[in-house]
Amino acid sequence: MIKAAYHHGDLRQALIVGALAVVERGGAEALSLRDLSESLGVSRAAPYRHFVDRDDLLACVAARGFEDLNAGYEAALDSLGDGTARLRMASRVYVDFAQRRPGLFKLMFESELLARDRPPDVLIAPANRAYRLLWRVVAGADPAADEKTVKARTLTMWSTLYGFLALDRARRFKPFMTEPLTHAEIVEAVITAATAA
Amino acid sequence: MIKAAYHHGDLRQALIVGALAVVERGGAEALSLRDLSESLGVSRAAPYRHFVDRDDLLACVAARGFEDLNAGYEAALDSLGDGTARLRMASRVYVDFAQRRPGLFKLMFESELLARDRPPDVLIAPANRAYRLLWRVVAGADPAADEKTVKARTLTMWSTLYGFLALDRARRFKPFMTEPLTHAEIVEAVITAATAA
DNA sequence: GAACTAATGTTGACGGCGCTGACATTTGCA
DNA sequence: TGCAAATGTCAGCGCCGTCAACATTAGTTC
Repeated sequence: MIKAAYHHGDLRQALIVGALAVVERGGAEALSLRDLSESLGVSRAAPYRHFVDRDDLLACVAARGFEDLNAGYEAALDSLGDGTARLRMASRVYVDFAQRRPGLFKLMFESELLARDRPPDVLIAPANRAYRLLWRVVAGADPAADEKTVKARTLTMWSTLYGFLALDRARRFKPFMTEPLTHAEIVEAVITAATAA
Repeated sequence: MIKAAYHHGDLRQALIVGALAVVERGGAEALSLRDLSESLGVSRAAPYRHFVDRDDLLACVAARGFEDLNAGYEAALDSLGDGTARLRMASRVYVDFAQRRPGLFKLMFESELLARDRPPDVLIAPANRAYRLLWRVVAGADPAADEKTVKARTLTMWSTLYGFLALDRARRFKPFMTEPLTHAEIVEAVITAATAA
């Protein structure tokens, strides 16, 4: 005798997974708690038993995103080749992540969540870990560089990659995407420019 | 005998100016048509006599932003010094604009308005003009460069500057802003990296 | 196994939002 | 003067996040 369970089972995880799927494509604005609840067969107030508010759920989604990105960085750090090759590989990890999961990328790097005086607890550790991994990749490409140089290089490299990805996603390069420059060529040129010492 | 005028006088302009003031600081999300209408002493439905919807008003605001930015680019192009100096000056114009009017900058370069198949009419001309002016500044810094090179340089320079500004505004550089690197030093380093051939 | 408590889900409601259709007032032209 | 177009108001729709009050279930303890 099958009947609809009053309790969901693991609503908290289901909410994160569902929200992740929505956010990955459409970004944070695409997430409606009411729609999500309905799609999980649960009432609209149910999420508030597991998250204090919408931002709390979004923070958990962003944390997942950072964890995935960090796994990619770690793979790049463990890869064969010299430091420069690992730097290029880490760049590709970042670019691929942004292009495969644009909405999640936007949530992680454009939202106000991490800009607050006191960022959400769940987000602090994975976000800081991402910073440190990136730092380590850059430092590994030139072991002789001092701290100041590594900082500056990390900053400009990250800025170049991120700026390209964000502007590209917002289709601001439309006027530049004509011949004789293909999109793939542009991606390569940007990675090269970003990873140049 | 003074009485409240039924007609506002120039509601369209007042709406653009008011929206601009809100957006400059808080970005597009901060704009509430209802609040704006009330602050202008007009009913909630009045804006719809002048704009088809909220995005239409935002497009007009963004167009103003591009016009102001373009005026800055033109000043840089007309300035004394060689092409490289003008390139640095244009970079500073961009950086200053982003830092003085962060919400407007965000609307212009992060919103979906220009990513549509058919962007709003009011936005097309000023946005394209901004691209062309930037292009001209980059080309002027190295008259010998061919089209492909100028394109690639424009792209990477813009990416680096924009990426830095966006990440900085979202406070993603907090871990890097400690000693021995001050914020002003970082801005200079980024402009130098961006304008390097 | 009964009883109690904490965890989890539901319902109804509130205020805010963008937007619309029906109606009111004013302006400007014929 | 009269009439149409421009411009404003009002009531209301459906969407949203959120909350208080209540219902149901799970887990623990005697």
